Amino acid sequence: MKPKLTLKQIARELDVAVSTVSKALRDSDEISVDTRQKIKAFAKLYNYKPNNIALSLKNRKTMTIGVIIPEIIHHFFTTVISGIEQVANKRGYNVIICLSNNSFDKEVINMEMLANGSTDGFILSVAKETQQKGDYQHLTEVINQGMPIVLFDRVVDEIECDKVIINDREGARKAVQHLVDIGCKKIAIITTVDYVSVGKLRTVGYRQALEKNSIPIDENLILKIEDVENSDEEINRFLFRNDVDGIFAVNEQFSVSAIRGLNNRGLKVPEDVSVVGFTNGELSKRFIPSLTTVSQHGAQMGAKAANLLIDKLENAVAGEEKYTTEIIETSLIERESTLLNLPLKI
Amino acid sequence: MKPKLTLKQIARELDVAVSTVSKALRDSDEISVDTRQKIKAFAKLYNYKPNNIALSLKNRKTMTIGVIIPEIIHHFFTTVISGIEQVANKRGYNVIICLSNNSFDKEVINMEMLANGSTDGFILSVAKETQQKGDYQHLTEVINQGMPIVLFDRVVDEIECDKVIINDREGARKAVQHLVDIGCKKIAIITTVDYVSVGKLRTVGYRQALEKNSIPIDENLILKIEDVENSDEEINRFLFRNDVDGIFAVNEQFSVSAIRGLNNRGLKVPEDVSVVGFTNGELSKRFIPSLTTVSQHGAQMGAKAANLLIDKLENAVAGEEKYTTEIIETSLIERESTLLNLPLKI
DNA sequence: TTGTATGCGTTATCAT
DNA sequence: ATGATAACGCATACAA
Repeated sequence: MKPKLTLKQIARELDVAVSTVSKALRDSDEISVDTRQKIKAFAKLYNYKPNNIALSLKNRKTMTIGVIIPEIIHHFFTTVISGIEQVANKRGYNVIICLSNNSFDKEVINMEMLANGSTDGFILSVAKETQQKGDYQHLTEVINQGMPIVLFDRVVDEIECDKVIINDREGARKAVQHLVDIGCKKIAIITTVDYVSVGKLRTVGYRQALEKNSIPIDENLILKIEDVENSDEEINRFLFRNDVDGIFAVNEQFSVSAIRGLNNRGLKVPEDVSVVGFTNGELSKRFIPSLTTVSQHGAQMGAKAANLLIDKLENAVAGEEKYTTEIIETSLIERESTLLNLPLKI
Repeated sequence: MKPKLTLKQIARELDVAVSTVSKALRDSDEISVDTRQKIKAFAKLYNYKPNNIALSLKNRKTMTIGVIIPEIIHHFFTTVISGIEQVANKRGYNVIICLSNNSFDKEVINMEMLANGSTDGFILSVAKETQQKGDYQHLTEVINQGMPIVLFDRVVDEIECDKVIINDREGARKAVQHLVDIGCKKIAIITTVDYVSVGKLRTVGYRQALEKNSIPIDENLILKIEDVENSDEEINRFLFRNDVDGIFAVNEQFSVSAIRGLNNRGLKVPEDVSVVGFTNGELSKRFIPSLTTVSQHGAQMGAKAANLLIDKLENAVAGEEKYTTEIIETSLIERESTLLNLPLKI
């Protein structure tokens, strides 16, 4: 067990000054070719690696970006992360991920921890609880300290910073339009409570699509799930008391619950009812029937967010005070759950 | 934009020495109650938070543990992470997560980055590619530097360190036994290639269960998936050329592909064929039919791993040289996919 | 009770 | 061409 080589040790070993070693390793031409070679050989041999902590302290830059997401279960977030990582790594940054588990407190704690020197900036999607609470002090504080933040997906309007959002409204509109196009007349939406920004927007898209097609909006067909834990039962009851021929669900879980609810009532998807979901994850791809769904292009979103953040980090001096909001368009992926009269297959 | 308060600034502002501030904030009784109060009030007012980087450098301890996992898509890993976080946070540690995406190179890079000062120790599940390659230098190197490592799930025998593993063999045995118990005679296994340690062990369990029940092993009924990308087709072909009444699949994806393959052949689950999977994730819970599956108790596994690691970190002086291998037992969760002659419901 | 000095590992500046 | 020194932010042993 050799306790990690430092410049000082190399210096002592080779009987030169620490600064000489430092320069030599960085290939400074202040140092003679001879000693440079000698030092580099030694360092290589004993596998010297500079201590990142010391570097961070010195440079007041960590070259890492912190990502805080509400939950990792949603496949969507994993795709965003890979988009972030791809860009970040290419541009020389590392990524560290923290989970808020949709808890306000955990979000605050994680941010404070990372903000105290561990990170140069943040990419984050705010926790459900935070949106509900409407308390964004931890965000403003970090911004005031000069750390750039990029919000994605679950953004908050009150905060001035770069943002990357899905065009949720339009995605929902497209989804519902598709249901209309294949002949659905009584289209329900299963959505979240309004304080979840994306749920609200998707509900707006639903209304717009119906209006555009002159289909009267029946408020009974709008189900807002409050308690996700018991969403199954709620959806089941909802489907027993309403007759529908099309369902738009704002996430994978709700889609699947809906299909099960319909089955319980003896209805089949897509023969009796068509279903469109949101988020193109494992569940949508593999379910039987596979789900027609709105794909959010998470990787693209992550890439965009990372680029925005790093741009800000590297132009900190030039000090652009302008913030942009990038909008990622969705695309509808048609699968079995809206396929009428066709044999089921992959 | 105020650029982050430091001890030095507080000292200047209050016209005292830096060390006085430092001591006051740590409530040292070397400092008079008066000044202590004054300094603490000031710090509180301007929201002083010590710089973690500086602390790490000083203490040569980061109080964070690095977690490296192959992929985040598997629900299993997310449960492990939450187990790790729970314990780590309780014991005062932070967690940072990196993904190897099953790539050897990325695993090495991530480890090197984190090992250079960012972390006190590692919890990791090795990448598929790493297991295939059999190159574990990056692990031994980190261990040699005195950083403790805890391996979980996909472990490697050649490395001496603490380990937490699922009892994969026994879990598989239980799964297959269940199939036998409900009357299956021709039981297939859909598994991974042998270099994936857990796949191999689950295959062993399959064989043991059959032997124990005096069911002859038909090698044709053992399907080892090499190329996960095209596993759907492979499984489909497999099911067309073999008649089975029970299937044990070593992960959620394979289970679901199998069910689809059976459907393609006009066979129903569970009426015609029973299916048991591994990993109690979203897919298993929500699929129709819901899947009987081997639950791996990921959170428990993560908690155990974190405790082992932190124990090592905090007893570093006492220097125990003993390594333990904890075995997490699985439990079988029975759901619709092995439920005969019963109406389907949640 | 308070302040000074030193060091954690690095690099940049300024000697020699 | 090489070396000494200061600084990043903090904690601590020691001096006053």
